[in-house]
Amino acid sequence: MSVRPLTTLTYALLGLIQQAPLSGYALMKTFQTTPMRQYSGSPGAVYPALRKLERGGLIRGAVERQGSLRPRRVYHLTSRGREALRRWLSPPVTVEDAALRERELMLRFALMDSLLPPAQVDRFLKTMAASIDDYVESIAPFMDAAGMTSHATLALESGLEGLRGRAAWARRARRRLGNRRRGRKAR
Amino acid sequence: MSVRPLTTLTYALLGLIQQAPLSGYALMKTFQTTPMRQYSGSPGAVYPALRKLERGGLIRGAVERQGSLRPRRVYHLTSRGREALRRWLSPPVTVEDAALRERELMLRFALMDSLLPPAQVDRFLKTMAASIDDYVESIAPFMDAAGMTSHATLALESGLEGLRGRAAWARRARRRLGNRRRGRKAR
DNA sequence: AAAGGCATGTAAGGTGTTACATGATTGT
DNA sequence: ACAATCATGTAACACCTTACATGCCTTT
Repeated sequence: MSVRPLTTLTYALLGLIQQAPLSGYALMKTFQTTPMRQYSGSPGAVYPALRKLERGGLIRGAVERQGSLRPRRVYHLTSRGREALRRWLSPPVTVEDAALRERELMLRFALMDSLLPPAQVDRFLKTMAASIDDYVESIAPFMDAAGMTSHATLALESGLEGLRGRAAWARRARRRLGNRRRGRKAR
Repeated sequence: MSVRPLTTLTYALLGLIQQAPLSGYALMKTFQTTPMRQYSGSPGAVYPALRKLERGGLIRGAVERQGSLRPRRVYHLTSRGREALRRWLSPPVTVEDAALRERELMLRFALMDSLLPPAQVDRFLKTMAASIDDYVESIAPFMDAAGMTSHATLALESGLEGLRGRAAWARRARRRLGNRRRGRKAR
């Protein structure tokens, strides 16, 4: 019953296909030519992932013949795919997410805007900021721990700054998006 | 001849063992209880990696019998291991490193202080700052690109802030460490 | 003529995750 | 009596990377 969650790459594919139907090659190119490349774009990863998604009924490919060029399969999201994506996007952010899956978090945020209602986006950002705060609190004590070299301390400082920066970003994003939202008291 | 580079986990193990001889279990615990956990610490990863390192002659394990508890293998670095670590730590930072391997970079910095001379540490930080700048320049134009949703723009903004923060950190670290260094003009 | 882009795909190889197995000791 | 900690390890499984294969078209 409980299907194990798909990989980040898989959700990235799902998210891009949701925004507009795309071929495997176009998806690869998107990864290779934009900041999305963090989520990888080698043919050996993309094509098998797409076939797996199609087998699972989350996307469907239509062969498009164009001139004499090799025909391409253009994929579009099925309703089951849309639901799977929504299920991945919906849960509040945990401390584990904040500590170990920053990229996945940013991918989720980037993909959720047309799929989740504003209230859930707001919850995402709120729990993200709170989880980062919690995580920072849990690792900040290491700054004064014994046995840390000066380099280790500096590295940890960089990590903490990154985390605090992201928490601040989440709060700022919340305010900005909040201003666009109706049905909620302005601050 | 050209051995493919080891994984990040492998170098994390090498670096910890270099600081003090440790058993596989102690290494796992270090990963599980400190901010190092990003580099993973499951038994299924750590023990096989240690055996591989020993087969390759980079570490050597000595069995320590203690009371009736299961004896443990305490590993120490060999000279070949120290050289492998140094070779990994030495190269200047590339734009690829800055774009895709931030964690590996911070690990390198955290581990290099007793293994590289100050001039090489300085070069690491200098090239790190420069590479991040280059990468930022290459992706900043996407902020104004067409077809970006407001969420994608915000996500990219967060990424850019993180990068700029790390570049600033590298420059700050350079100055701080520079003050400790002799034989160089003070600024 | 060669190189590179479009377009899909497979094969080999290594790495990681989760879960389990073992067995003694220490804490509740 | 049960759980947790010390301590090492294996098995199953999935995943990714790199490299290659194929074939047509366009550009240099």
